[in-house]
Amino acid sequence: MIRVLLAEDQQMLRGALTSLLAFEPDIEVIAEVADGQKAWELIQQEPPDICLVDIEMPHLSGLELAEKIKQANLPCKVMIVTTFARPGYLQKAMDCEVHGYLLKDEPIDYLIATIRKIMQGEKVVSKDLAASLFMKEQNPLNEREIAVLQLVKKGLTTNEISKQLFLTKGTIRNYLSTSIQKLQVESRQQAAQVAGEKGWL
Amino acid sequence: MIRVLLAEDQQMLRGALTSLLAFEPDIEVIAEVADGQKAWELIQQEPPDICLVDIEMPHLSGLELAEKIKQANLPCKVMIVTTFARPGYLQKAMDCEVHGYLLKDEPIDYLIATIRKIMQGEKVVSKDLAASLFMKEQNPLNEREIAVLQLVKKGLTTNEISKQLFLTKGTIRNYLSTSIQKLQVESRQQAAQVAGEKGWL
DNA sequence: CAAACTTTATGACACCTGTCATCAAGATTT
DNA sequence: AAATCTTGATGACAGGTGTCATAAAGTTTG
Repeated sequence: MIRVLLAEDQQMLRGALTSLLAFEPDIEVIAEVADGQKAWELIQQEPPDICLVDIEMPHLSGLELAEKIKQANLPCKVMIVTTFARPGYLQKAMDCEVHGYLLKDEPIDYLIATIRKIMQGEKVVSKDLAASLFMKEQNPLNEREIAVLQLVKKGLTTNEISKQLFLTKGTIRNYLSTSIQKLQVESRQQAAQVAGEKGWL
Repeated sequence: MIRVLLAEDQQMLRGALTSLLAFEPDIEVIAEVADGQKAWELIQQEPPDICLVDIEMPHLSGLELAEKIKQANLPCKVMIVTTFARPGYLQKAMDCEVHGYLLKDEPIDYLIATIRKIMQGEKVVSKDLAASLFMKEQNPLNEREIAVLQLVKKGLTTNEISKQLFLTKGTIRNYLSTSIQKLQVESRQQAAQVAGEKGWL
């Protein structure tokens, strides 16, 4: 019997999955929760065989949860189930050594099949995404540019950034200028956004 | 027998709902589609009793679809099923005279119960949202400000906007200035965003 | 060692942005 | 008719933004 914990914040999908998984003779949903924090508490008490986790959840994201599970070295597989095909997410998931990464755009049968495959030791990634693991563009930004863009993403102004990094206003603007050109966008906001989506921050 | 058409772009949820609705003896899913355009074509050919439609879908949004159905005066109820509690969406849905507006954060049983209620002529809105229909703030923007913000949302610059509206650069900036103050935000982008979310554009 | 590169800083330039005070023409109210 | 309101325009100001050329200091490479 495969014991599953389901962490997904959207009640309708969560309920539906639970109902449908219940029909599988070899699968048992031992818990379903709506946020990462709750999931983490349950997993520590009594680890399931596999956790299906959404990424965007309140309190603790699916990726953070995966990270914790990895660090605590719990005997529990992790499978990400998300809407988002962002390379950044996929990258982070790989860093956390998750066992599967599935898009919500796959049919349920595939989800179920994937659960079984993972329990047999395989690693599974949604087809469309598999390619992007190889084709991953490498980060054109240098350390300083990354640091600056991280602060831009938080909404800081040129001045605030310059204070935080102990650099001059002008220097910050130079880094932003080069970042903008490297990423082929038109403003610092856009730069921060695309760099974020690609997992470069 | 209640004949249902399901328009939802996320395959996993769509499949799950179809499977679960199939268990209800008085409900039949006659078609399931992944985008609004496809839904519209099918509905014209042979209208179902009720359409469950997501809002954010490719090609034709759920709200646009509702609009078309209303204008064509088809004998077909419309029920919005969405993640988003944005007052703007709800407002537009009401303008399209949809018969139900449900959040994906409701359980499936409620969804099913709602389908039956709607078929009996009731109108249903998710509990959390019902209040916001009464408490709706009124739009503080005037016509011109709205026109300008709509163009900002599309990403146009001050200059482009001024040409489109046959006004001066300066005038545009004045309208933006007042909009920004009325909405208590700090930039044209933010102004366009919050106005959009509230359904004022 | 000298040449070449990297990192950081500076100042100048053109342009955009939000605010404000003011103005003028037209419409509405008193 | 006079006072007031509305709509749009204008110019000025402070500040932000992106670009560029240039420079000093330190590091790496040939």
